[in-house]
Amino acid sequence: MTTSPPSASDSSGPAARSFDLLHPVVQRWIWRQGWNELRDIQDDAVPLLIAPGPDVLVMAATAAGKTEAAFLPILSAAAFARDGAGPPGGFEAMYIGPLKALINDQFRRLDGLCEMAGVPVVRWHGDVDAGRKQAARRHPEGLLLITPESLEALFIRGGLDIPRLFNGLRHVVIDELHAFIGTERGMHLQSLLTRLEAALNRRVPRVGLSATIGDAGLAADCLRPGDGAGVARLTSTADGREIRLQVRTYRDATEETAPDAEALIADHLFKTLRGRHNLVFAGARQTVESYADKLRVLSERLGVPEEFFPHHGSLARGLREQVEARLRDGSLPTTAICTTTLELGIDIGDVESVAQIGPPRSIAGLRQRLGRSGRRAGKPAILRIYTAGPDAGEKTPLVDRLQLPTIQAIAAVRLLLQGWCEPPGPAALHLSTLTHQVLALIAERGGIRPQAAHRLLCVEGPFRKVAAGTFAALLRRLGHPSVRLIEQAPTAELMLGERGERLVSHYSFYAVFQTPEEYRVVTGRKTLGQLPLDRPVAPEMMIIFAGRRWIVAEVRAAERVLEVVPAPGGRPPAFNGGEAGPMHDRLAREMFTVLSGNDIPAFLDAGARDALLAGREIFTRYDVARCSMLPGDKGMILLPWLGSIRRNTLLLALDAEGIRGTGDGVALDLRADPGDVLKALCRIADAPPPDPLILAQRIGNKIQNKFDHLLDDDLLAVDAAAARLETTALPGIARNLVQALSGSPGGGAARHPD
DNA sequence: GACCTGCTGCGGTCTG
Repeated sequence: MTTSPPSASDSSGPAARSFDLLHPVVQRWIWRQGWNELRDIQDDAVPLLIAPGPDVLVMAATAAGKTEAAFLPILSAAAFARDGAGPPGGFEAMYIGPLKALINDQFRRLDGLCEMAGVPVVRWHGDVDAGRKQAARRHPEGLLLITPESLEALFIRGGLDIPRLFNGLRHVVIDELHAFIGTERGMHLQSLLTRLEAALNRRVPRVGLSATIGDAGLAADCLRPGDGAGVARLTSTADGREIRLQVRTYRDATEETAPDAEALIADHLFKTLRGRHNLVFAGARQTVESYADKLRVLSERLGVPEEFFPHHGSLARGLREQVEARLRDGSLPTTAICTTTLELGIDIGDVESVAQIGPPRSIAGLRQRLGRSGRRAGKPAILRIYTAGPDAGEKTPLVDRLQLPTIQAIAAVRLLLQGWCEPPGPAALHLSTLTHQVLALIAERGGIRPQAAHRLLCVEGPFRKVAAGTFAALLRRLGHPSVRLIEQAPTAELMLGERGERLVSHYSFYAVFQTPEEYRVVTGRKTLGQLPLDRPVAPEMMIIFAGRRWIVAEVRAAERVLEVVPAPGGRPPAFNGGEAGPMHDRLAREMFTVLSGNDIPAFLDAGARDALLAGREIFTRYDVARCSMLPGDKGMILLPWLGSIRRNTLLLALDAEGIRGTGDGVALDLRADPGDVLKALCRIADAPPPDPLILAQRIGNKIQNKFDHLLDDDLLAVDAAAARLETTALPGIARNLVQALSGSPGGGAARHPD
């Protein structure tokens, strides 16, 4: 902010002053757009970004002008530099985006402005041809738009060239920052930024562009690990949209001939969404295909043009782009049925409403999805959540009669309305990504001493939860004769071994995530997309893919090709999709609150209201609030109302006590006599919290991330214990359950058993 | 415990 007070004659508000700070060519560009004034976040961002200053977090809904908030001042500064002594050597600003498609969108958006400002703009990702990249490397200048993986490639292929390329860098802009929070890729990005600043030997101001999330502190910490408090936060106040929400529950019919819940939901989607632009989030690819098929059949039956199309990561790029283009173009009514592919900010224009199939597990994801609709001024954001409710008859298992899918949807909406959002797993070490960064750092520098690597990655960089001893064990492992990726020179410097060189020099190394092997699905000469190799397929089988039915004609295993021909009709295979992934404790607790309350939310349809009342009836009749259990088929259902991490920790602790069972959502299905469960819980309650490293031995599938296979059992156990277990609360949780199960006096009031 | 994201340098073939 300016230090001199405005003069007495200056009657203009702050908006005019921000505008005045911009370079005249940028001002001219703004006039040409026909803008009367800057948006609030743009206005706030200009004085902070017109010269290198603090880190800045810009939080606003999609289409609120975040990109311009960052680039109007940043490109003004670049234009001013050209008025003076000329641009400094190297790129002046770097934009990092998570998707190639997003980089292409932003390139189109910024191209005109950059051209007017006389600032070159360079796209750099895997689809950009090598010639352009080489030219940019020879004469680095202006604005660089790049992916994290391509930036890693720059470091590994020419680490010593980094200071020359980024000598004049004034800002780093990170788009869709919220998508990086708490993920392997987010750790990678943070590590790259640390390495960049280390190579330049100075701090470079960071600008984070993020969707509105409940806790801005999370995004700030992600932008500048260790100093989130020092990040200037700009939040758009112009986001007062009307929100219309509904939870709708459909019941599977009891008679064989009647339609099932999925058919009823498809009917409602067809009737409600037809003729407009909508997104339907269906959770799993197979569910997407199943609904796309049902809606296509409904269109054909009525003899109307198709307007419902599938969109997911296994579909060929061309098919996906056709759907995106239809949505963006806007002239033909279009509904995309998708997984998470259309959650991020690829430009798809205005969407009238959003539907969610099945109860959401992630509130952050739900908020992101809701933000896709109602972006035009004066239009509400519309979200419908569809759940299937089992029959409430006496033959249905008790736990199903609690109507947990509907309860979960209601709880999720309540948390959404409260503005809550999941924080990242606080304890995870991310050893796979740390392994990647150790190898990448050695490649970048040619060699580095262990202490320097530790300081850069685990003290200054993002791997701060990794103890010095664990880091040393990781290095020993990478140098072990059976692994031999790194070796140590007599000067103590770490170097890449021959195998390490080979691993790092292959292009598949740059990303910190891996993709499973897949079949290519082909019909005639057209590629429809990919299917995972582990999916059982055989000739004559029927599959649904790209919204249509096919018969597998040939499986060419050696070529990884699946040849299919159109199927005339018949009954498609049944899918059981639904949203998976971790559930936070808070959502599980909110489900308890919903069941033990009396109020009927206004956002329920008749089916959801019936399901809520039916669930509460069982909840009350069996006194679940007090005793935390229901009788099960083969033993008992334990309801501790915990999120995935604590629930799984309890399950493993019970397993260690000889009680076998499985977890299903918030419920533990235990194959044991209630008396034995009580005894086991007593032992857990009376003992100190178990050693997470010992409990982690019971986790079967510890290899999950790209470089986990390089680690030994001990390191895998340390990693799994940190990320997937939480043992400190275990005795207390067990104690409450013991009290509940043994029917303690005075425990009749409904309260969460925490 | 589902889904999504990313990629270099070089040699071969085709087109104008």
